[in-house]
Formats: sequence, structure tokens, C-alpha cells
Amino acid sequence: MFSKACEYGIRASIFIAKNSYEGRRVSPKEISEEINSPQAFTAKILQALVKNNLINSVKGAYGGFEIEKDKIAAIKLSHIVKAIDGDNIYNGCGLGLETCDENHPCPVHYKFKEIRDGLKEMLESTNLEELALDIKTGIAFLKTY
Amino acid sequence: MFSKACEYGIRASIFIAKNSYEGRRVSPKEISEEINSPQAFTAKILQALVKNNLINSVKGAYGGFEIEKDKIAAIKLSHIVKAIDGDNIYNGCGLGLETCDENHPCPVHYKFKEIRDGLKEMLESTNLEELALDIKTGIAFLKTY
DNA sequence: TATAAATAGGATAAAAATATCCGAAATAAG
DNA sequence: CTTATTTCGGATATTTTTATCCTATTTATA
Repeated sequence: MFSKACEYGIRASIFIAKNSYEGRRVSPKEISEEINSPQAFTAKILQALVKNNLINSVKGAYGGFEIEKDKIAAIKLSHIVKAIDGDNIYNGCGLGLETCDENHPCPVHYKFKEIRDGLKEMLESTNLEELALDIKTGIAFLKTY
Repeated sequence: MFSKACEYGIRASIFIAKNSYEGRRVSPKEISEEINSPQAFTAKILQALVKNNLINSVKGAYGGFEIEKDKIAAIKLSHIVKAIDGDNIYNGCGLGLETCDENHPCPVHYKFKEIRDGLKEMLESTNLEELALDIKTGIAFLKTY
């Protein structure tokens, strides 16, 4: 569904959000340990999220990554996905045709459209706050063990 | 959503189904031209579909690929996807966790489950016959131009 | 100002997906 | 039986994705 980079990016964002609520900045090292992802690769993805203004980075001693508390509820999964994987998952043809629309549909165009619209709706209506809360209360997890 | 291989595989299967209805076997060359895909790569994918008993191949002169007319309506998109991409799209975690279920869910487990179940239902209820018919009647296409 | 700690970012490596090439094996038809 | 045609399958190449490494830059604090 998503690229590895995007999976890591979402998990990292949730972890950062959770810690930002608690007033803590986190480092790529801590993030990658807590979400079980390769550290340097995760750091690269964080850079992309910073550039897209989804998370903040603070350089230097006592620095790290954080999200402004005010913004956490406003950041939707769709923002993260778009920043990392682009919007192909929304607009792309299910069978890979370069142009596929009502005027020139692939054989599964309308059936796929329903699925994609459902996914889009879900990603656009799910925000980091609720997901971070599930981690905080321990009803959901960001790694296996 | 799907790999390139899977996209080609679905498009190829639809094209083969359409031609099988008309009693024609088709070659990888003709297939790749009509679905606009790399020929040798497409041929490899066809081999996989043959091994999974989704399509038939006939070697030698006047050979090619075909699907028994009786079987066309029974072949679902899910069969093709499973043969090429496996069932990760059904069972895999949206955030890439190795184990993610009701007992140990990722933060988007239930939301993703809905989407995936919808996708699964769609793939399992869509068969090659209806798709091939849309190509035959010209209301849908397997390539852009 | 010096130092330690931290992100930024370029260069590179490894792995996986995509794609090509070519000889072997099978088969229909002459 | 021979020949032409066609799929099969292994080897290889290319591209993209994933991952690592190392240095530069920034910044808080002593």
C-alpha cells in the first residue's frame, strides 16, 4: 500500500506527537528504537517531513524533533502520505495506465475509485492526535515487541 | 497499490480473456503491444499465471496463451493478485508491523482493516468475464493510446 | 569562546523490482 | 523427419527503493 519510507514516516510522526504532548523532543536514535526502523533511513524521512512543515527540528545540543501541540490534531495521515509517497495513491490508475479517467477508463476504474475514495477519506479524517493517544494509553503499538 | 508486475498481469489476463472468447490464442508480443507493457517482462509474468493455473499456454507453432471459456467467469482479480503479489495486501499491516492484529494492533489497524476488507471484497467479486466484456464493447481500455 | 551534542545533507552501498537477452524444449505442419 | 514457430527458464542488466556512512553546520551550555 505505502512505501517503507511512508510506513516509517507515519510511525515516527505518531511517536513524535506522543512525546511532544509530554513536552519531550526526541532524536532519530530514540525514534528508530521505539518504532523499530533503520536509524539513518528514518532520519532522512524526518528531514522530508520537516521540509513539508509537518514536524519541527531543533539543531544542536538538547535538540531533536517535535510537533507543536497546537498542530498535532490538525496533522492528518494524508499530509504525511502526500509528503513522502506523493498523491499517486489518490490519483493513480489501479492498473497503471498513465491516463485513466471517466473519458478513458481502465476496466476497473470505477471499482477502484470507490476503494481509493474510501482510503482518501480515511487518511484525510485521521489525525495524529487520536493515534498518539492510542499509543499513550497502550491500546495500540508502533512496533512488534 | 499493486506492483508493476501485477498491473501488467491483470491487464494481460483481461486481454487474453477477451481473445479467448473470440477463439484466438495470443502471443506475448501481441499482448505487450495491446496492453503497452515490456514484452519479455510480461512473458515472465504470464509464466507465473500459467503455473498458478489461471491461464493456459500452448507451446510450439500456432501456440500462445488462452483461457478456457468455461473458466473466464470463475477467475477473479483476487486470484491474479494473489498469484503475483501474494496476499500481503490482504493480511499485511498498513504501517508495516510484522504482527498486527486485534491483540497487538497498530494505531490504524481497524481503520485500515475496513479499507482492506473493501478491497478484498472488490477483488474477490470482480471476474475476468465482465472486464473482458468492457474491452470488447469499447467502454474501457487496456492502454492509453 | 570552546566544547559537546544534535540535525542536515551529500556520497555511497545493498537489496529489490523491473526489464532484457538468449539458448533449450516443445509442437504443429509440411 | 525436418523446419518453423512458440513458450520456458536461466543469466544478466538496469532502475528504484531501501539503507548506511561520514562530514558540515547549528546551537545550548559551561
